[in-house]
Amino acid sequence: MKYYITTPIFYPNASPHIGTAYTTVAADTFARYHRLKGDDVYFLTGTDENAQKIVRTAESKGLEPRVYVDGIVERFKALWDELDISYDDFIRTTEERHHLVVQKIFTKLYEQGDIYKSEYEGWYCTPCETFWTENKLVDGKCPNPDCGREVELLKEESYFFKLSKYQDALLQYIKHNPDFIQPSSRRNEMVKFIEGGLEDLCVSRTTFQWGIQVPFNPKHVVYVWLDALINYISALGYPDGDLYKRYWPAEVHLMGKDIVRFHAVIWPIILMALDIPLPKMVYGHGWYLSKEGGKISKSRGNVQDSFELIRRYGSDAIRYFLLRDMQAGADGAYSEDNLVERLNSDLANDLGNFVSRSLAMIVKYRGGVVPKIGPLTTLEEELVTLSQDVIAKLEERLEAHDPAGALDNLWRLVARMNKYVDETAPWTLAKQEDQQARLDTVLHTFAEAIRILGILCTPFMPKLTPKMFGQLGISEELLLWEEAKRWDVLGEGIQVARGDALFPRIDLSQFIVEEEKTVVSETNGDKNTVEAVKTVSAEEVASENVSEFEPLKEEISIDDFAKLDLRVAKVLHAEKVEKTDKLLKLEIEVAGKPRTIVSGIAQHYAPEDLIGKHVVIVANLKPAKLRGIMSEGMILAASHEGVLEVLTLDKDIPAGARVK
RNA sequence: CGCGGGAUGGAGCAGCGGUAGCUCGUCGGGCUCAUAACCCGAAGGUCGUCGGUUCAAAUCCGGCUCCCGCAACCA
Repeated sequence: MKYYITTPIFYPNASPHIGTAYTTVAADTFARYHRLKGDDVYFLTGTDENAQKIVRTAESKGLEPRVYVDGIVERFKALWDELDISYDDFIRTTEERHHLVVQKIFTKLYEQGDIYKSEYEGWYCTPCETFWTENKLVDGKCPNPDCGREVELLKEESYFFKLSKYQDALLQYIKHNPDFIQPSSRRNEMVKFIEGGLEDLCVSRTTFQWGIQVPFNPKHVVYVWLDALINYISALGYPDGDLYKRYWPAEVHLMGKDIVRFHAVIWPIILMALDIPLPKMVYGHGWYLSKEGGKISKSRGNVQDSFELIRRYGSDAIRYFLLRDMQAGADGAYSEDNLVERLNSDLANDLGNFVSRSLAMIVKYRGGVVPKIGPLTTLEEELVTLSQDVIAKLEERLEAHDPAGALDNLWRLVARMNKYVDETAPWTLAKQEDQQARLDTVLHTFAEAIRILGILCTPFMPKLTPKMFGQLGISEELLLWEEAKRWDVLGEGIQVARGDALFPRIDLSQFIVEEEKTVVSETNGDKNTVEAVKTVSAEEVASENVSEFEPLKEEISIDDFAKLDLRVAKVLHAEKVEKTDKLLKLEIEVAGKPRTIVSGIAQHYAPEDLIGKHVVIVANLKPAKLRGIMSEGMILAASHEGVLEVLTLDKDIPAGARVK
């Protein structure tokens, strides 16, 4: 069986965080599982680099886009290495092999009439990255109610892809292939979306050059989704490549729920238009969200940087947590307390301690040599039965892309083994002359269990298995999925080599102390692999720390500043704007005249708190419509890390006074 | 009425028509091989609320309340 699995190509405009790591770790787990089963696996990941935002971000850092992107890509690859991601290929959409395929497909779609050129005078709103038709503009400005900014008239021609033409075919396909979009809740969402009607997709731009040229019209650059999605086949060498013939269609495209729409609508339509098979499944998992209300403070040891988390807990532990704690399809709440609890309980206490106590007894009672097995009792037979059930369910959960369910199941066996230790009480057997054969059987069973657990853990925690096999003293040649289904693999005479604890218990309170030390000795630089990786991107790290505050803007002259008319204003009345979360409508008085200002501070101030206050406003800002209300000015406020405070005056300066 | 998801013992979750379950935490006990780990037992839930369908409802249907995500939204 062949098995082709992909992650999305990630947007390299920031460092990978815990959420992007989840997708990739999950995909890796499925890939490893299938390899262990002997399937012909191909696992693709990569980066999506042809975006206008990349250029902007690079420019803001004073870098060539290419140089900037190369740096970020290195950081992604470094993280994937740290997390033992066993991808077979890493595609970058800036690579020639990708460009050529996209161009070929673009041309083909154009020639067959699925892509057409449309000319119009487009009004482009740069912040919204959206074109508007003239009749949609409000007062000549961006009709986006929360934007309302000036738009530029671009006499631009664009190519469009006829999504609408394939709408019904896609709906039919989804109905006849219920597994195509998973989980089913996402499918329902997509069906409703498609039924709402698809608009043709703009697939080219002339407003920037970074990207893939439209081959028959070099003014145009292929725009976002048509470019990005094709990576799944360009990486295989579509249309003639051996890999393409061998692996397409993909068994599964794995991704976060936010981009399911594109994979479940645009991508299948592209494939339909090309008359090539659709992927068998598009699976959208949930997201890790920071725990609501839970303060993330460094003194509590909360660290979000992925590299830092790996340094602290180890990549296997992080993988385990990610995979175990997010329920299939749903969102998970991330907190470091959850993480530590999970690691201590499952990995240290249950699994690690089982291995530790088992090997300790083999050492203590049999000089470290696994004894030969004797007659079995119902206890051992129960283990066999249970393990068969566990493995069957484990396979089922993995096939269903549910790592949390899979691990939940696997831990039934771990728990059962700890119970078995208690039931058999080898320490008692050891004292009884006539129980030595029984003790041999029990100790041998421990060894088999360690071997089996080692195999079953491999897809989830690849570093763990070699350690377990090493401590048990067996070769990794035995590392095959099918071997986990037998309890009679080990012979006698295997010399165990008890080592360090597989997962030491973690005392979260220690990190507070440790962190203070780290801060002090920062400049000395510890020697460890993660640290080395960080050096590669030291610049990135540095700039990120700084960017907690926005970068300073370019210098202006006093004349520029003089254009601003800042005034003291008195708040006469305030009320929430209906049906919005963030907007307050304020009636204020400036120099004896009332005016209305709409301000996005409703989440920080109750209306009554503001009444009577003297605040500072930009008095000569061009009025703009917000949610249908004309706002005549802007209230000054400072904000940082979610806290916002309006500038108020504490002495009695009258409304209308100039601020400078 | 923009779209979608959710409300289950102290916490986090599973169950999705037929004695309410898991992990953590709490309390009591056991064991001493082990990473102060492990094993057993107990307390703790009228499964958000109101109504309906059914012999039977966390589980299906409808109303309501509250949360969350997307969208919207910081002049």
